[in-house]
Amino acid sequence: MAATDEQYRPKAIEQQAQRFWEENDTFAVTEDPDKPKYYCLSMFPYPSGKLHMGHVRNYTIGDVVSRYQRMQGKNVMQPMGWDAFGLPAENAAVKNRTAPAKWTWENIGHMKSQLRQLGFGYDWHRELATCDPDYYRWEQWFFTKLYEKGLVYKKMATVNWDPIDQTVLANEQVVDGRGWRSGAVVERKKIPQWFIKITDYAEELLSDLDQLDGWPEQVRTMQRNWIGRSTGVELTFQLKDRDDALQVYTTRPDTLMGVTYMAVAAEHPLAEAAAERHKSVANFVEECRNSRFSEADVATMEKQGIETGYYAIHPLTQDLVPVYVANFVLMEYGTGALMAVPAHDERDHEFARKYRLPIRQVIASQERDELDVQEEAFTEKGFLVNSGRYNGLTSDDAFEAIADDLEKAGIGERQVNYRLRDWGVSRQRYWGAPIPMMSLEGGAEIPVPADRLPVELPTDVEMDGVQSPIKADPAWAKTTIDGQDATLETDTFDTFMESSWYYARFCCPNYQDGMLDPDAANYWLPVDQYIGGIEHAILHLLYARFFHKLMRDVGLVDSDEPFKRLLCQGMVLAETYYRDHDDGSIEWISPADVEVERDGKGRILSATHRQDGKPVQSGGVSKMSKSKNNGIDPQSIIDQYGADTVRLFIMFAAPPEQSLEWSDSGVEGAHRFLKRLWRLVTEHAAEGAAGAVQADALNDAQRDLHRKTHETIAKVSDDVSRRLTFNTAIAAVMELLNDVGQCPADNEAGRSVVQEALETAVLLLSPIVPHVCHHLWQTLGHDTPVVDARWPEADEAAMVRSSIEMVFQVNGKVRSKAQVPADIARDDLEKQALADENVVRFTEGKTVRKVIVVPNKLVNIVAN
RNA sequence: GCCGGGGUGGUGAAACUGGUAGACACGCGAGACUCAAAAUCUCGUGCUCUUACGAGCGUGUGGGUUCGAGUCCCACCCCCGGCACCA
Repeated sequence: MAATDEQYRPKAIEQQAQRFWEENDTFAVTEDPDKPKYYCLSMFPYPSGKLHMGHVRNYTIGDVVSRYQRMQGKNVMQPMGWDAFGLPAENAAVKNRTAPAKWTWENIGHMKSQLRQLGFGYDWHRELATCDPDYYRWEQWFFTKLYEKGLVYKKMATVNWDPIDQTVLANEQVVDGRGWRSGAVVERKKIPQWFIKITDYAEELLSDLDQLDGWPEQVRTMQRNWIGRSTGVELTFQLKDRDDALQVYTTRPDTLMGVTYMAVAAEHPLAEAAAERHKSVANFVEECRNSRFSEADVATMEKQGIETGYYAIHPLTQDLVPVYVANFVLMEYGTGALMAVPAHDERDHEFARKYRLPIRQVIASQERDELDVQEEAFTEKGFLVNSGRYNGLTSDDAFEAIADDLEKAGIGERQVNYRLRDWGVSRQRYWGAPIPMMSLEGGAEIPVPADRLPVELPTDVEMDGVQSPIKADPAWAKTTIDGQDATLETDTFDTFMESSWYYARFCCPNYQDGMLDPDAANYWLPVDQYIGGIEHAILHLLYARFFHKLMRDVGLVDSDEPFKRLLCQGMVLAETYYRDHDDGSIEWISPADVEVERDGKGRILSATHRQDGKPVQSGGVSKMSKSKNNGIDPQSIIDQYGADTVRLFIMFAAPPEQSLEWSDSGVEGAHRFLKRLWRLVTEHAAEGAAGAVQADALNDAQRDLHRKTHETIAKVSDDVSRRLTFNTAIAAVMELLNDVGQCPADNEAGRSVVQEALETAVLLLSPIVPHVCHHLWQTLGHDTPVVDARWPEADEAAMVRSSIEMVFQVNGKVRSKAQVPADIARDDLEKQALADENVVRFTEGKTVRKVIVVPNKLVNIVAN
């Protein structure tokens, strides 16, 4: 038996399968109106150098979905490309004395070969890189279109400024308030920047979330909260002894009578006016200028403020309330000023306590009588007290009454507000798409005309680590238009710009006559299944939805939303190990270098370094990262076990949305399963072909396997298509193969059900482990490749059971189990349950109060 | 701080619509094969008590709803993601 000697050799069969797909151009697709289309997209990677496990997980999920849909007879497009602009290229360029473009293209080459080794079924004819002028020229064109439509404007906005390096820093380059390279205390600086009016689409971005029923509810909730629609009132507080007034927005006009002070941002004109009069205010404003300003920083820092010396006049009572400058009020939000109601707002309360400002209760609770707002803010709605003629009204009625009165008096009006702010797209960096604007000598700014696009980024540059090469070289920006001298914009786009429309460009990546070929785009779009990390749940997905609507309104696409179904996969984690050194530093040790010793129950006893045999500390499980040195290189696993083992392990270890913990022994288990599959198939095939299953010729054991096969098809089909729980799909096939091992194949009928089970297993596993299944499908006697096979269908007749197991409970506790006929009458079932020996033990001497029957599952007898 | 998610055996997990908690795997233990080891195969494996039949306990903590709660409700603890210039 020569065939059974053949071992499972992943390297050879994986290369064979990959060569087959490549030679046959298996995954190339074009628009085909006769077939249902399926567009499956995984978030494209930043080409950082090599693939990490997060990529492998993301792309395996996408590949499994794609191959499954192909087996459903769909015209499947699965493209891949490169999110090639970004900060790491600049950092690497400085470190390695190379140009960002060269570094990026080399990384792309290497990562592409790794993707091929993993056997992903991409249509490589559609590959694109966002740093390619053929790509970003259309983004530049689109920006000028938006400019013409009035959706682009320029305004002053705050950046992190490094006063030593004289450069703008990204948030991640600011460490503990200092520049990461210079160590200088970072300042806030205002510079002119370009913005796109995403707020014009806030309402649609919010309401269309309701149609996205293929998205996880949590992502839709996060986007709703991010957009943050609120209804409230904008009102005016006159200032005492000044001509100007304070504009504030509040969502709780019902608390208006509880205002005891006002607060303005440090950049507010009133704060600046106060700074001119009082040295102490000037000092405070200066302090605020250097404090951090991310939302998280502002929310967690200590609330501080100082009196301006000005007073606002309460619009209803005419009382005077002091105006403070406060570090938690931001000029970027709303009007840069707020009315403070410490009794009914936690932040206002904290501030009032600190500066001993009065706290006046104006809302009482319907449910709780004892409320001490001096101790704690009461932020819920209720009914009004201490509010003159509004007393007794509910919060909702008072909202309307007070809003009406303010509107009548002409000092306020109802307003819908959004938390969402316009999208600042200017970056003061080199490695990005140049913003296609130019300024004329008089200062006027105009878009670069379409026939002069792209504004190309020079790639043959040297990086000094401080200034962008196109800013350092004044000649680059120098140009003329209509005989006038002009200067090109030297800022580049936020890289979220490129990733906001790549999914559409994949439909027509080589189209030269425009940003999109509407025929191709409308055939493929929207994306049927989009897969990527949960960390993109808000920003990337919101910007891409926004871009889609912009492209729709320019006439490039017909649909309203880009992604029909969304799957957010969890992170990949691994054990961490470290050693403390005498100088207080921590050395992180790669799990690959650690030997773990376990006790009889598998608990970790000790961990030692493979090289020196000395102990290391366990640091728990955390996200694979450079900083903790716990990344597992996919390449080394592919080299050792093959791509199919990596794919299988990663799909089996956890459901896709959950975090996944790397485990060497789990990988070995996955490999063992593939060897077992290999052995079962090759041993069976060595005996020659088996006939088709004759359902009426089967004995009990054979009928059980036949039924199991079809139950497995039903289970796996549901898991892969609806639930996207590949781990349970794999477990179901494992169960089937365990049963194959138990079923004797010593006659024709036995061999036929085994053949059916093995063919089914290979078909069901082929999207997950395509290489080994490509080979085994041939072994089972098929001439056409498994990639072109149809997904099997469950036969209802094969799944019928004559008897089922019922659970008998007494007072909710399982006391017995019994096989009963599948069509048993309820009366007979109750009788059998009540007569059961062990049930009687627990019901003896008690009165049966109730019998609950859950069909096909259990009988619960309530007795006392 | 705010928004979102999670917590189940020694480990990764399963339990999909309120109905048998722990499928499937890893690890561990026993056995078979072997001169031996590896590989492979078979059996066992939540904890405690019990010769056994079986019983008690058990899904982060505390409470509640229900005939029945991992699943629903309330409060709390811990971990993770996002917070607008990392992508």
